[in-house]
Amino acid sequence: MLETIRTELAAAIGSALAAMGVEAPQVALDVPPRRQLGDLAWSGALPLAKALRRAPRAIAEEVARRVDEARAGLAADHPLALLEPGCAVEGPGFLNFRLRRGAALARLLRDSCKTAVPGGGPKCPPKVMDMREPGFTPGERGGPGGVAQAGVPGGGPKCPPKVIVEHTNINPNKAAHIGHLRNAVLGDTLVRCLRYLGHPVEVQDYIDDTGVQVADVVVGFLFLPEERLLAAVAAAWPGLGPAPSRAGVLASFAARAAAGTLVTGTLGEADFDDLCWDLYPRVTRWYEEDESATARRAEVLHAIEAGFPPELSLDQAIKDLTSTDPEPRTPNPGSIARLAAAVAEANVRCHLVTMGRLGIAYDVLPHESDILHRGFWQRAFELLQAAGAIRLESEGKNAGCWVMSLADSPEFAGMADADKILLRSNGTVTYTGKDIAYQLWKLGLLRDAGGALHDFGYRAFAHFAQDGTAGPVRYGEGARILYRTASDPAERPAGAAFGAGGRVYNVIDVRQSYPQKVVKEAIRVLGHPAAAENSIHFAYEMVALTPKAVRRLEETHGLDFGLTAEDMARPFLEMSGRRGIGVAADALLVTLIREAERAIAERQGEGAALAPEMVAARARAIAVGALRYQMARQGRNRVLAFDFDEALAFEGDTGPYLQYSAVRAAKVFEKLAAQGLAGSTETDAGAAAAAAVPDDLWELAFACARTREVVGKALASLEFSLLAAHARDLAQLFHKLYHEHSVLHAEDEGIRALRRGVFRLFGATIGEILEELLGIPVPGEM
RNA sequence: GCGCCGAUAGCUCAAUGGAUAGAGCAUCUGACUUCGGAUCAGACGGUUGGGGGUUCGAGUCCCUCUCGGCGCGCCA
Repeated sequence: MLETIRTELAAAIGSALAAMGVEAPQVALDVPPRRQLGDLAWSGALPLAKALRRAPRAIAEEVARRVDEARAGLAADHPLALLEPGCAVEGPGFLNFRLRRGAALARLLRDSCKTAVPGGGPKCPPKVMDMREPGFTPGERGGPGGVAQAGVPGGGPKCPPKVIVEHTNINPNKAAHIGHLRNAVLGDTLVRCLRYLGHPVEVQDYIDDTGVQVADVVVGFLFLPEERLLAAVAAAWPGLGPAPSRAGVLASFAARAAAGTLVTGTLGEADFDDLCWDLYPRVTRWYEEDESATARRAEVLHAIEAGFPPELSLDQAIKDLTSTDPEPRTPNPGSIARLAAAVAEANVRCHLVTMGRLGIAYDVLPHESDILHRGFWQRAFELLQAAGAIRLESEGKNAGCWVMSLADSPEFAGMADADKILLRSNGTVTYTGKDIAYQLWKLGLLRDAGGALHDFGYRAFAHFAQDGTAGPVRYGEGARILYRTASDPAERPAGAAFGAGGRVYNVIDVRQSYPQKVVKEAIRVLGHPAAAENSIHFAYEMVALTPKAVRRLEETHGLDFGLTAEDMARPFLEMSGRRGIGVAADALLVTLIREAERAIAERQGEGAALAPEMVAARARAIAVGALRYQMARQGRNRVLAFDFDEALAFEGDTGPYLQYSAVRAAKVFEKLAAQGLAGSTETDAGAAAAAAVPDDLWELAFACARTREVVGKALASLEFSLLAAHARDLAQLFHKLYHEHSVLHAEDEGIRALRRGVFRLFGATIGEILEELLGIPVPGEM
């Protein structure tokens, strides 16, 4: 509603300015800082003063007069009829407008009740896009094979092109930590905001299953001195028998995989990814101590890159790897690759469960191994060669490598060495090379010589279900399917169509800005400048640990990270999976849930004890709320120095504060209903239409109306701190009103209906912001 | 060395070039036998790192300096 009024008002001011001789006027409407000044403001008279050679106030006054005249002839149901007649020129030349509060509140109530379907549901037809959101550049879509979503036959309502969001992207070699949590929460919030504004969104989680990181863990299973392997495995896999051995560990791996218990998904118990979390730093330590160890690393890496025959079962592979008949021998590379695939898959499943607990789901898991085996790089290499974007170095330090020259691009000006190696002298592809191929596919630009899309095959990876929009995602049940890529393009289940987005967001740590720029540049030099612009690196700063948090980790886990006094004097310390320094995501969630349970118990008093599953459900919602809000509220380009006390806070500017406001609002309506005073949207809207709405109630109602505007701004700037602050503002205004004005004990029916109407609007709005946009579940009680 | 980011209240952080720079925490003082105190009211707290500049208007843009962080691999 507010957006329509802004658009219309801007148009009216624009034509007034045109009549006053301003060429192509650009009109932007603000919201004044204090509500007493008005609801919408135009500050454009100030910069026009010089050009028009008139005092800004005089300009504002003439605009006001002309806009008034234009509005006089409008129909009663025109959006501008929701503005008070006349407007005020204030300060140095601000033009302030006010809404007709009662009528506007009535409209807001009717609108919110129309759109607010609890649990979301498909938003179709798409909502109108926000005006300030950066527009899509059409790019080179519409060619043969086009973009799946592009065609609405017969020019019906135009459907915006598909947006691809890639996030999470955890190396599948150990448990997720809080840095990955920041990535996933930001990415998921982005997805939610895009969907809220009506964009079709595809969520991808890229799986780097062929890199050294996975190789390192496989080295741990196969070659790390046995007693070290057993020490790492002991906590997660007790009961390996009286004489545990490497063969026993691998046999257990095979048995668990066969039984489907390799990944248990039980929160609070060590899962497979936790085992790897422990194993990985032991391997890196071994590398430092023993030179022969790194040869094992190279051996495993090569085996992984070479892949394995599809008919090789994990069981067979492990039998081969543990065979001592007739004597221990060099393992078959295919068997190593098969084991590596199983290790990566188990870790991926653990990560999915972890993110699922936060209500984060995905559509497809592109695998790096499939990028290699499906020949994505080969095709991208041909395209780069044809475009003259790369060259083979014959001398110098890069001799024998295929490099992309960046010297001609202003983006890379001033660099000592502006060349980026894509293909190494040993013939293997760098990560950036693979990323270029992947990015081309995401943009629908990876095409075979005939023009057909060069695509993956796909197969179902998991089934899942989610309650509402913010509930936990549960795998192994439900009707929704998560796909993974496959290297055989003939594998193509119905409904599995991915890639070829009109815009692509890559949610990646700011430290990868340089390679991301290279990828973008590659898209550009391949002749797709518009697509390059639609390939967006969503950069965010890293999560680090305060020295205090590091100390606490050492104490609670009985570890010694060997940090120097100098390290501990720094403002924050980087996490390091290789050294085992970090806070695992699940461990944090467990701690949060425990703290939430304690807080619930504290507030319970002496009354009847709650059923444990009730407490668990509430505690989970509170833990997720606290965690997600903490990640969302901070600006993205500021280092998040993790501190336990801060993370475990449930009062003040926190997720639970917001949840509490929603719970409170719902409680009011429960109490009203019990006394037959609940009313309805329609009765409240009717009462509001004729009423004089006092300042405090209006402040909250108006803030609710700004939600769509805030989502647009958050999306345009990729700053979800704006959305978090908006939610907090609403909750704050509500809590204040709650204290000052009782609905149940209102002085008379008119006042009650008015307050109830504003509370109703708040309840619908905050519920939508929390669950649909921020992914924060609202518990029934707290 | 070059590049990117940050520096705002004691602490952690907000603030599309716009009107009186806001929250929370911490400290202190209060809150109805009332819809739940994970709340609310109040107090205290600021030369927005320093210096120049642009502008009707600068925390925000430009230049410069200081401090801190991160990038600049045939790692991923």
